[in-house]
Amino acid sequence: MSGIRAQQKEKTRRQLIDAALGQLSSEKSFSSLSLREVAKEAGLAPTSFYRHFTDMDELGLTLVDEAGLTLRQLMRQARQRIEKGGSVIQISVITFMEFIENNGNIFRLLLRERSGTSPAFRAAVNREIRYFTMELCDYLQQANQLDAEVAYLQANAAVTIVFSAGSDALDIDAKDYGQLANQTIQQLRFIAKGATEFNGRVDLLKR
Amino acid sequence: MSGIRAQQKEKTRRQLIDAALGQLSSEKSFSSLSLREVAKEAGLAPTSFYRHFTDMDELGLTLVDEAGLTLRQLMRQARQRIEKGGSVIQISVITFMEFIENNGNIFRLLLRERSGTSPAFRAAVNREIRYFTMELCDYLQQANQLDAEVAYLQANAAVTIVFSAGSDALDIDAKDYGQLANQTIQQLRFIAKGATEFNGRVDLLKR
DNA sequence: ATTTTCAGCGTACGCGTGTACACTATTTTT
DNA sequence: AAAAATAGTGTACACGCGTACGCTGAAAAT
Repeated sequence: MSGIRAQQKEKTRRQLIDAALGQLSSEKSFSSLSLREVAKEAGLAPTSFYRHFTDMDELGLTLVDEAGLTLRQLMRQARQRIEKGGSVIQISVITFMEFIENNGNIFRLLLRERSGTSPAFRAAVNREIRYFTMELCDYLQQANQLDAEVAYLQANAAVTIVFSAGSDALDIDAKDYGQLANQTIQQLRFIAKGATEFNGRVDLLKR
Repeated sequence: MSGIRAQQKEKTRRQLIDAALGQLSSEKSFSSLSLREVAKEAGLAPTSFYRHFTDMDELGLTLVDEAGLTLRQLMRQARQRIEKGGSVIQISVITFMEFIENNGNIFRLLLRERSGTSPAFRAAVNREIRYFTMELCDYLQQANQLDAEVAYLQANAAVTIVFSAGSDALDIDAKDYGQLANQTIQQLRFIAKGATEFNGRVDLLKR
């Protein structure tokens, strides 16, 4: 039961995942990636792919999971920074922009598959974003004493704004990051202000 | 110079455009559309396609232009409604949601190509969205006496939120439209509130 | 009336694709 | 020690793709 076989299999599986991730770029999306390309990049015969995934879709969903994981690590990182003092909004945006710089292709994967043609992919990406939103929602509710509903609306709007800024960041060059970040920070302040003002006046929200 | 020939050509060109638009759906994106499929749907031999477009890309950019046009018509429609009285935010959101209901596939095209693999497509979509944002910006600046910068930030954030809601709308069923619209309206109020509060205190915006 | 232009067609080619199938070599189970 | 399981290979197939090329018939220009 040494598992020398299972071990090797796991290793090859990783090679496939890494090969797929490695081929993603601004010009190449996951959906335009072929089974053969991935297998070749991983140093495998095309048919060997099937020993690990039934489908390119199955591989893709695995990638989305990885991306979600990376995103959650990012949040932990942001929280650590915040605990050491500093503006929540500012630190969050800066951390997110760093994420884009270092993981552009992973972020592109999420953006693209969110509006892609596979319902399973869309659901997977939306699930990851929902986790992301929910954690922010809890934080806001606790830190700012907000009503559950107001906190959710703020968290949801903030995540939308930040993701959109991330999307913009992918297409501009590094010298403009600062300006984009500042604009985003200010927009998040608008939202935070609005949320605070409307808090306790939830009666204004029609059902 | 009756142009009976040019006339027929224009007609065929439209058939190609309509064929492409007609094939778009939640499961089929423009980038997964082949020249042959489009030509076939338009009742043409594959090679005849080249008499009208050099490329599928060229057709695609034409579609994006059409989509932008539709979007601008939408705005005109919204303005008309507003002039007849009613909350700006509410009417805008409702108009946009109606647009999604009636033009889901066109909106999908914009969403998808905005994060797609072709720089030309991304630029074209972003240009359309910029027009959209700028018109809203002008309106806000005039109607609410806002600083140019605050107005821009508000317009930009608002468009982002509305587009994101539109994206969500594509994947839910009609019975939940109302709730989504209400959430979006409330989020836009947050932003409007924040913009008003920060107006005249632009010094807070670091450069 | 003659010539030129050109939208649309049909044939044909090479290419990359997903995957079925039979085979091998090694690990794991019996 | 023998048998079973299985990760990986190589060959082979049918398919849809973009597009090069030559042709045709009708419209437009001469």
